[in-house]
Amino acid sequence: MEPAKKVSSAAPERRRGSGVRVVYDLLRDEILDLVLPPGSPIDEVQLAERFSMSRTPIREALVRLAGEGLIVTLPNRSTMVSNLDFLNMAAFFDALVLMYRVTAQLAAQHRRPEDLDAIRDRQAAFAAAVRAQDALAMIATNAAFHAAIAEAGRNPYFNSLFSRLLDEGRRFLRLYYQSYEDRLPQQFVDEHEAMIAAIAARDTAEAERLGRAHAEQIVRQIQTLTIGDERLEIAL
Amino acid sequence: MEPAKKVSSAAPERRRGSGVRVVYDLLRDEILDLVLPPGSPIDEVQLAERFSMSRTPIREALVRLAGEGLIVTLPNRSTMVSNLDFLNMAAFFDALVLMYRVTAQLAAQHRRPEDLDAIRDRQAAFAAAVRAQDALAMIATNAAFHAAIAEAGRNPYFNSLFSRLLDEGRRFLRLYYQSYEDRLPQQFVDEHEAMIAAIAARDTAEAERLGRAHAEQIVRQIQTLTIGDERLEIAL
DNA sequence: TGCATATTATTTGTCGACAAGAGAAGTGGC
DNA sequence: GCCACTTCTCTTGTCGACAAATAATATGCA
Repeated sequence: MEPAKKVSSAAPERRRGSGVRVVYDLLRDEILDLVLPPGSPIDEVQLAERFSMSRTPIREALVRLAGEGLIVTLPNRSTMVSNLDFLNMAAFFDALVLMYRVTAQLAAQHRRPEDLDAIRDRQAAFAAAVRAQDALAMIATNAAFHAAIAEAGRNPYFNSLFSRLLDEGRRFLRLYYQSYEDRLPQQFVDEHEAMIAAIAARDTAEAERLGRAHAEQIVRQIQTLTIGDERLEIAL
Repeated sequence: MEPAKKVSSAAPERRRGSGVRVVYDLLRDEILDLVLPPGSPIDEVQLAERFSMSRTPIREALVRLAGEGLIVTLPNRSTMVSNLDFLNMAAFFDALVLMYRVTAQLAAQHRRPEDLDAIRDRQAAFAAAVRAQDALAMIATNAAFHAAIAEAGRNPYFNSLFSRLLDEGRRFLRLYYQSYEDRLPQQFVDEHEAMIAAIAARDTAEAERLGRAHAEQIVRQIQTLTIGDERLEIAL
């Protein structure tokens, strides 16, 4: 209950620069969780009335999302959620594996005690999601876990690329999450523990090796899923 | 001379969606060439009257520049050109060297004939700048040369990170460009030629090795320059 | 019926104006 | 003279409205 703050006309009820962030965060989550699947049209006026604000802050959020490649804008015509292209999958995997390796190694090199706490927190959240068999939570917490490792590496350049790759990965995994009820999640938990141990021990070589193995594990999983999907379609 | 197009009130004289790109490109160049040095204030209204347009397209360009980290905005207060931090220099070098290596290797792997043409064009421009002893042109054409190699590698994720790093590098080099009258530029030309040969021969290992050597060369150069600068200050 | 052209509809891009925040400057009390 | 408070100023954030561009639709003609 606010202490009688300015009972003026129509309660602003939101601080000045906050609108953009709200729209950005929510839209980003909806895109990454495929609530807004690739190709979904983004209508500015619709969003404006949904968030009860003008088109200006909406547009700013959209510009930022476009800068990260999450949406694409056809000039003068329309805006929509970008498709994840299966053509350049190899490039995506190359970048993902390399960033797993590099960030794990740098984390082992530069970690501080508080980094380990943050990493272990994320790992606990991931383990909880696995126990609960909550696939969406698994995907999100797994990405958060690896982002925390990257943070411990303290290289903002790698971090921003890695974040982008993990985002894209969230969309891929969300697309095929049905198979997440198999034995792999528990294996991921164990591999995560091994990575934490190597980072805690400052064993850079081992951390890099584990990062690579974990990444290639994930790549194989996604490839299996996509191939499985294609086989299903061919079987028709 | 336009063929009598719409002699209405105040000739628009610029196409609809073009304003943002003009502002973005020009501002970006001015930042990278240190015409706008780090810390320079960015005033929206001033830019608006400079480009004869409203603040809206200006703001959109600024949002995109902020997304790339070239400017920073203090909420509700001011916007200015971001400082290049000498604290995280090690992280910058790590990322730069790795991207040199990766893009050179990928270029050797995926290059097509037209890529080689583009790379050789950029190399010719760089060599011309060296002959002319035009330091600013050297810096820009060198970055363009390596961007072309990255393009040939066909990995958009690496390319975007590498572009960002090369931009940042342009600012660093521009800061210390006085020493560019020594023997290094010609050595760079030769090293570039060797890289082109390896990429043309599809020798991935050699391309990666040369990319690494070239990158470490540049890192050493920048480190020498910065140390030299610091030593000068200490000598006082 | 089929095609070229004109019209409409819808969405984006741009504009000018206003209001909110945050610092700077000014003011009063001790 | 110094500190707390108020006022002012300046920049940014937000708004509603209008204009341009494009796709969809309608119209006319063969």
